[in-house]
Amino acid sequence: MEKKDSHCDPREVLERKQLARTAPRIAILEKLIRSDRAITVNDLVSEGMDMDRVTIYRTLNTLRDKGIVREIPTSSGTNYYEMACRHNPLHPHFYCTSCRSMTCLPPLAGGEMKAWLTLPEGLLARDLTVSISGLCGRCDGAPVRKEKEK
Amino acid sequence: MEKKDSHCDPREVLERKQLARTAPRIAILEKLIRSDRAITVNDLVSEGMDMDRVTIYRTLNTLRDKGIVREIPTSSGTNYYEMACRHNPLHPHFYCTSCRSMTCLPPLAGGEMKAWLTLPEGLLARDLTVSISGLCGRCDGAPVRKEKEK
DNA sequence: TCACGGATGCAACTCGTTTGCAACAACGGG
DNA sequence: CCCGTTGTTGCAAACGAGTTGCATCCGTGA
Repeated sequence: MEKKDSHCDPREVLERKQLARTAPRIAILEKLIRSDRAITVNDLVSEGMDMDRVTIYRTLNTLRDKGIVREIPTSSGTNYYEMACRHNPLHPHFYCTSCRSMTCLPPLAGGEMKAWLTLPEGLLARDLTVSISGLCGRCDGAPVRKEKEK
Repeated sequence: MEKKDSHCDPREVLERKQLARTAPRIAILEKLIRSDRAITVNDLVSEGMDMDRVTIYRTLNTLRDKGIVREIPTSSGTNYYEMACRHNPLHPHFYCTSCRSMTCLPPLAGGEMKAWLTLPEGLLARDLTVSISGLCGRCDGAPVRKEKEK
């Protein structure tokens, strides 16, 4: 399982996306690739990542912008991150609003919504949210950074 | 369209859920019922809601806990809210990461995922997130409020 | 090996949301 | 209809995730 697959090698991932192979990026990617679940910035910090929090935030944003990682928002305001490669296909996530834990659910079989609502034993669903993010017509191409919304 | 439907009357909604019919709650519900899109706390404030922000936050949390409104998280940390009644069936949302606007997409036809990815003209999807929130096995029943996650 | 441009670290900050507490008001019993 | 209980509101302060400015550092390509 520790195969030298190009999609599992931080350096190759970075090179393919034309990103500098720096120590922080490699370390974060290694952690993300090894993890079997989506993780937060705090997870990275508390597991001995010896770097500034800001670096983690910036790195994750870069990886997200390049399509290397998926960003999963939660109602608590904490974002979770996971690898976005073919080894980790799109799947629903279950977020416990009480203990604030994030669980990956099995990938979609055929994309039927019903299957998504068939939850593993013990999980009690309160809400299903499908959110698609990207750029709307007005913003296509030119990102507007800090514009106050009316 | 301004029908005296029980699902569209703030007072009846509150009574059915055994919540006190206070002015702030009625005002917020009225706004949510009238709105054709999901809105934020800032939307409520900037549209002349004459009450403390804290009251809005607490009210929305209460309505969410009672299943009256749906809470839609975004990666920017801002939550959006919309009515969760049969007049407003479950539907995907499109969030522009640039201008931070939220758009409601047509309800699911048959629940097929493919249909969700057929976006209206102009929208450029970067990521699809399916998140189911609720209570996990450990938390079933007893909400743990402020426990630090490891 | 060198210079350049992008990446990092630090400090300070923004912003959405929560919490503690005192004042207040909705609601059911008398 | 009034009154006490209980839940709700307002205010101030705090919290926590994430961002920004700037000086320094270091990968990268020549």
